[in-house]
Amino acid sequence: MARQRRRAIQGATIRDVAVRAGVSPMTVSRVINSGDNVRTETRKLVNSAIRELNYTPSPAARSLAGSVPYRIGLLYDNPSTGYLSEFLLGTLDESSRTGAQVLVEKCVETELAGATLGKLLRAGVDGLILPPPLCESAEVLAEIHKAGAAAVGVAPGHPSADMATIRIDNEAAARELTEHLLGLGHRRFGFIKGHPNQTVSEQRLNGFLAALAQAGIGRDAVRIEQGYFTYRSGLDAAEKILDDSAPIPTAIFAANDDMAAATAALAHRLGYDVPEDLSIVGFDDQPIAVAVWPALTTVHQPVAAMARAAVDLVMDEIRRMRTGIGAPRQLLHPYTLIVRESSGPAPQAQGLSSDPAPRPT
Amino acid sequence: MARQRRRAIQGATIRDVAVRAGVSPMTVSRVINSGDNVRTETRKLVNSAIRELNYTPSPAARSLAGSVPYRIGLLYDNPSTGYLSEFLLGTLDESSRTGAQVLVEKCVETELAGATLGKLLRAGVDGLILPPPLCESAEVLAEIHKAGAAAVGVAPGHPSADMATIRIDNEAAARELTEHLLGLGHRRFGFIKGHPNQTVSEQRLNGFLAALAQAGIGRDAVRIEQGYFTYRSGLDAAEKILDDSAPIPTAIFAANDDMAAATAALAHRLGYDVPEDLSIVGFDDQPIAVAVWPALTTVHQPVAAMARAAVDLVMDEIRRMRTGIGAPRQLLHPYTLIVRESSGPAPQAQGLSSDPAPRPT
DNA sequence: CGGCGCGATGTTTACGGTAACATGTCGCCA
DNA sequence: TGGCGACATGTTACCGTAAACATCGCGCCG
Repeated sequence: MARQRRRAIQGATIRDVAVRAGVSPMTVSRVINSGDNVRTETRKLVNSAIRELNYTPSPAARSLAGSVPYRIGLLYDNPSTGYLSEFLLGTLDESSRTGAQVLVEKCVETELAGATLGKLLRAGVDGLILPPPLCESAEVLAEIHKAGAAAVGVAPGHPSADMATIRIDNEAAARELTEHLLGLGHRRFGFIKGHPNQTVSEQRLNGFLAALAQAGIGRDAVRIEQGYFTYRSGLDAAEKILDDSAPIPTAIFAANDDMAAATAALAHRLGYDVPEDLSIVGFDDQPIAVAVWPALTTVHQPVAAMARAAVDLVMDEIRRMRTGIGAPRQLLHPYTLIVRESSGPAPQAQGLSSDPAPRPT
Repeated sequence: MARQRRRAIQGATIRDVAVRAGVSPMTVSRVINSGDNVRTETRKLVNSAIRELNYTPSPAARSLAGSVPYRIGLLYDNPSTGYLSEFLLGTLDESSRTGAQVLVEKCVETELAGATLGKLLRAGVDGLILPPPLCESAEVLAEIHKAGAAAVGVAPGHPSADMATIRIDNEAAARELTEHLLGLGHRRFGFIKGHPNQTVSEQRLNGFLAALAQAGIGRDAVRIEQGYFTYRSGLDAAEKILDDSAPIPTAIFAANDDMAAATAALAHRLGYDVPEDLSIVGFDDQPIAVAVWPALTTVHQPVAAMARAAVDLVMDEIRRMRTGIGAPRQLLHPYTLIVRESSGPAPQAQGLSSDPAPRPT
């Protein structure tokens, strides 16, 4: 009776699907999970039954039955809220799909990471997800290693022998973005570097420089300033680049969108038109990229997808740590070049000696 | 064998606790869930066993066994990323604790809410969480009602007869914040309103005006401008208030932190010192409140806690819809006045006729 | 003093899925 | 031609918890 009511309310179970397809529940399970050892014909049958009944596996049951009730920790420092919210969206999505239990902890200072980490480990987490910049903290990694926990680093600079990682190819992306600017005729550049505590900062710069080198453009046509990924630091760096007495660049590459947005704001204040007088490009494609005007040309980093992958990967890692076979997996996600309004053709055809853009007081 | 390994790795089960306490698993379950019909002595025994074994109920098993495998939808429009990320943190936390399955969907335009909603309902969600401003969309609410789904509105203006709500007392908070300014000697004010599509905008204004009225300050000492909760709109509104030829206010109350931050930025650009020449207060205590300088005096809204409560509440609602008894619960969360550096004593002791603050070109 | 009722606890079963093992069905080679 | 192995599928048991029902002990009342 009670059972009847339950069934009526919630969706189909694997058994319903099995009956519909005329097979056993186990076969359905196989179709869903791996597809190994199932005839194509049978698989089709099952798949259509799944569609007809609008069946979704229950994550709870799944995690209960699968011998591993995964408990995973998400340790974050203080990334931009734009990054964090997208990351959490992905995490929430995947964890509720898979039934993983996620414990989230913020550690305010990298120094305190050890303590927070201990707390998570004591709470019984089997694996950890480390978004940037924590994935590059040697201290944190050592602690995790000592505790024998599984770990997944998101967006570190390099693959790692000790943990699974999920990255994009920052260098290639920066190169491609720079080539986009070169294609628009730009020859004098500004570059705002990211925080030195993250390897990606360096990689983005390297990609940028590599593209310039390939185009035969020397370092003297480039003004490089230090930034720290924050809006504020972008403003400071942009000020140095634009207040220069030397001819100002026709394009500025900021190592993330926050700094690019700051650069655009400053440019406007100084009376430059973007992209008429000055092209500006960012990196990451965070919400701010379309919140400002003109919308930023940037590189899209699939943060939500990477978060989803991180959840799956950490579960893999936990399994791997238990069986002790195999090596940590290293995933490379695709990036996308997003061309919006903040980049345009270079002003006055590639003349290096012409006057700088007008500078109203 | 396999079982042995599992046990060794993961935490204690309810059975372990039962054995330790010398009772049956069911008694343990009772202690944890309600505590009804259990002798105090037995309860103590069980509780200490729980502590000793560091036992935590498995959310997966719990949601599987409890006849209700809750599937809940989180439908969001485009709140600020600061709000969203904090909200998601709370949601993730609670959903993984309780084992609820959360499906997140973004609906880009309020017009499209119907379609997105339909998608969630077809996916079998039993209840919905609606952060602002969706909780006030009549269209969305009608759709939900029609589908017979449970719903929880977060931060709507008023309690509702049709759905559970979680709010803070915006009017009282605004009043308290205004009284803080009055206490500092301010007598000429600016106010930047929030988006008219949200009732809270109105309530914050009302609280502000109520405090002024109580202090005997007339409307002529107040300059009110329309804003829309965005940084950009705050900038525009602040410009109108500060560019006035009339004596500028000594304090500006912005209906949220984004707009307050914009006001502070503009004030600096115009050469005012904050809070020396001008006090600025915001609302919500979002990340931006401490990212700017000076850090904003504001009202802290416990977003993460409200999100956690929303998850619990929607599960209650689902249960309630099924049993058909009781009325939707209306929760009121506490707010906190946070005094930081952006508010200070009014310049030149409450003289109304004195010269406006210096205005460099 | 016997039965009734209630509070405290135990037992059984189900939740939805998957691992491990069992079975069945071929094709291939000695 | 018989047996063996690989692949396809079914069966059984169990994951950790809570609902439903069963049981037990005890006090109270007629």
